[in-house]
Formats: sequence, structure tokens, C-alpha cells
Amino acid sequence: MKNKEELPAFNSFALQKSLFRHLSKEAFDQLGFENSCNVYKKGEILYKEGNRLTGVYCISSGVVKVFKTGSEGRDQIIKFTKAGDIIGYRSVLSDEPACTSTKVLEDAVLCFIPTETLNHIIATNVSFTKDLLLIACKELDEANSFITDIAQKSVRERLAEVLILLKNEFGIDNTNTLKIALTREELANIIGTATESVIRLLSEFKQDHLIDLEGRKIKLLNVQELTRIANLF
Amino acid sequence: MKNKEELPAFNSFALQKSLFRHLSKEAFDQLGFENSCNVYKKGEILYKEGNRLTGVYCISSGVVKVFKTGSEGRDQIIKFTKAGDIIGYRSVLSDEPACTSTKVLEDAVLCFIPTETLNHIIATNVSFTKDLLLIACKELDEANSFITDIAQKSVRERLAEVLILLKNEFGIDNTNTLKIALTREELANIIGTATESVIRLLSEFKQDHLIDLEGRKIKLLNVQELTRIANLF
DNA sequence: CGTATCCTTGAACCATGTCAAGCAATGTGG
DNA sequence: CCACATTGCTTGACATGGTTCAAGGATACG
Repeated sequence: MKNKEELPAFNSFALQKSLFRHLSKEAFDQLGFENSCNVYKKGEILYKEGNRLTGVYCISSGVVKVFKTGSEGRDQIIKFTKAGDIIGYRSVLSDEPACTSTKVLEDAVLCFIPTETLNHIIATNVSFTKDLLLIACKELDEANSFITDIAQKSVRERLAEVLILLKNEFGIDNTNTLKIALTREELANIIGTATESVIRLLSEFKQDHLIDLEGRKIKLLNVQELTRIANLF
Repeated sequence: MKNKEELPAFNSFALQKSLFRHLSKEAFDQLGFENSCNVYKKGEILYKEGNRLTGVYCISSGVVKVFKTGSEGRDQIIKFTKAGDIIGYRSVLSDEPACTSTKVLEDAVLCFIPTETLNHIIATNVSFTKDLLLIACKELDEANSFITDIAQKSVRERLAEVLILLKNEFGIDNTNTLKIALTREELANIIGTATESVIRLLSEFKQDHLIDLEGRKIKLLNVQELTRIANLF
């Protein structure tokens, strides 16, 4: 079992340079992040679809997956969030139950901002609010692109695309291996297909020397060709 | 050919009670809507994906469809907008080229707000900005639900769902006929399928006495059963 | 070290896409 | 106002990508 020292430490840097860059030092300190940040372990659920939230979470480190559960009980992954991202703001601002669930994928440090505090910042800091608006716009853009892709591209294209997107978002190490490791089922739940289809297509990609597989580690051997398959430009 | 009198007239009411409800009378008047509103005819394209916008459009009346064009050239309809809605704000705020195209579906009156004016309002009116944020959040929520639906539901389920959604958004007349009339292809471009599939499924729905068809007019005979088929609750 | 989760492969099925062809409706220009 | 062109609608036949089910092996984890 891991002890505390091995867990990700609170790092205010990621937060200070993100959404909160427009806050004065005083305002930032008033958020009390030093006290309201907690360690969350892999597998923990922060909240579920339908829950009422009492505030938002800011990610200092780690990875959190955001997903919806469809009518047949299958999960649809909406996005992954990492250091600097904020989650739960839609529900809090709209004063509605959460429309997604969130689960920790990699041990994380999350800082909590109560609804009241967030509303106060919004009411008094236009730059902050506009930044939040920009974040929402960016997510909206991504969501719309994703709708188009899911509606029009084949599973093969979408799988190649997701590999590229994961590379762009989480990076690769010096052996070209994706830094984020997902289960086959999670990959399937991003692109909206069956786990078996992902397995078969990954095998194909491997045979075609586009990727290499070692458990959940995926090494990208030919990014250019994957990009072409994905119909990305 | 239609003469001017038959075209929709400018109606500031829809706008005053929407996004602009937080503006003082003076601020609202300064938008100069009486002069910046124009009539747009069915089929007109307001802007295309990739265009730089010089401002946003507010819809006083009519219907505008917002869509993206996929890699194979097929359109994916993202949403329909009507009186009180605002379009183009994502691109303007993010200072990026448009990520969608927009086309007039039903003759419309649109009021233009230049980028500078919009930015001025945002910088000086927190309530307005927060409202815009709420609009973005709502669209984001809808987009995420749509992603889940497209990824997990069958074409049959999605078609039933779209019929219900169109009913909720545009209403039905006293014969239960949807007020909005779309081509088969447009229906297909919402749910992400082939035109032929829509035609076949609509015929099936008709045979099952769930709907009645007369050209583009769709009469809903059994909303409850359609809702059940759509897996909506 | 045993249990749970995850991964893999094969086989069969079917929902949906594609292609082709004809008809209907709508709009336009002479 | 007619004739032609364009666009939209429909149906059939066929191909196939993808899902589902089943069963066994591998791996991870407490």
C-alpha cells in the first residue's frame, strides 16, 4: 500500500496559472486551497449523475474521468480532466443536479470551492467569469466536433483519432508510449463501441505496425499514418 | 415571390426577455437593434465553418440551423436556434474562426451585435456575462447528452427521440403536427444516419400508427410510445 | 494465492450503409 | 404559364461493419 509520501502533493502552481490567474494574491489566498485540498485515490467517485453538488473541484494533479451513463447502463466517457481543470461548474452554476459522474483515474489532489465562494468570485471578477465562459466555449467546441465524429466516422477512424487525441492531451514518454493507460473498455466507452471491437482493431493496428501493445501501455509507432486513418487534419 | 409585408417583422420582445433582460433600457437601446436587424430568407447562409466573424447574431424570429461538415462532406446538424437565441458567440469570444456553419431554415429576422459592442457589455455587465455562461452550460449539457445518445442508441431510438425533442422545442399545432418541417436528409443529419434509413424508419413508425406523414409534415399520434422507444424519461 | 477483473478469439447474426433506379414535388427561366 | 431542371422521396437488393454471445486465458490485486 502506498503511503502518503508517494501520493501526489498539492501544487498550487497548476491552479494559479489556470483559471485563477486573474485573481489577486489576496483573493487566491482566500480560497484556502491549502486547507480545502484533498488526496483522492484511483477508483474513487467524486459524484454521480443526479447528485446535488455543494461546490466545484479544481484539479491540482492526477486524472479524473467524466462520464454519463446511458439508458442500458453503459458508460460514455465525455472527457478526461487533469491539472488546472475545473469540474462540476455546470451543475453548480445552473443550480441543477450533476449531469455527469466523475471517477478518479490516477491518484489526484483536488481542491474544493464551495458554491458560495464561486458565486462570489463570479459576481465580483469579470475576468474570471469571462475565462470560465471561454472554458465552457472550448468544451462546447470539442463536444460538437465529437458529435460529428461519432455520427460520421467508422469505429476504426475513431479509435485512431482517440489515440492521437490522448497523445496530444497527455503526451508520450521517450519511447513514444502514451502516458495515460486506459482499459480496453474505457477506450470503447470513449468512442462508443464494444470492448471486443477495440481489442480487434488494436490488434490490427499492431499488425500494421502502427502501434505496439504491452498490457494497457500503447506505443505509437506511426503517428502520421494514424492521423491519416483518423481523417484528422 | 413574397413581398416584404409577408416576411417576419422585427420583434424586440423576444430579445428583451432573453439574454438581454439584464440590460438597462438605455443599454438595450444602444444596441441599435432597430437599425442592425435584417431579414434573411430561407436558404441563406450566415457564415461558414472557418469564417472569421465580426459579431454575433441574435434571433428575433425564424429558425436557423447550425451544423458542421464532416470529413466526407456530410453535414452534422448541431442544433436549431430560434427567437431569443444567440449564435456565433463561441467564435467571437474565443477569437477563433467559426467552428460551425449556419443556414436559415425559416425566414428570419436577425439582429447583429459587433464584437466590440459585445465585449463592452461583457466587461461591464456581470449579470449578462453570467447569463451567457449559463447558456453555454446548457448547450454543453445538451451536447453531452447527445454524444451519449449517438454513441449508444440505435438509429430507431434516436429517430424517435428527435421527434420528441422537436416537439418539445418547436411545438405541435392543434392536429399534433410538428411545427417545424425538415427534409428527410436533415433528419438524417441530426441523428447521424443515412437518408434512406430515416425514410424506412418513418414508414415503420407510420405503419405502427405512431406517426402520420404528409410530405414534410409529421403528425405525432402516440407520443407516449415514441418516448418509450426513444428510451427517454 | 485465490478471486475478480480484464483481455482475447471465434462464430453467428443483424442493423445499417451503399448503390441503383424511378417517381414526385418543387422551383426557375423563357 | 409551361417545360425543364433540380431537389427530394421511396423502394429493392446487396454488402458489411459492428454487436453479441460464449468460452478460455491472462493479469492484477488484496
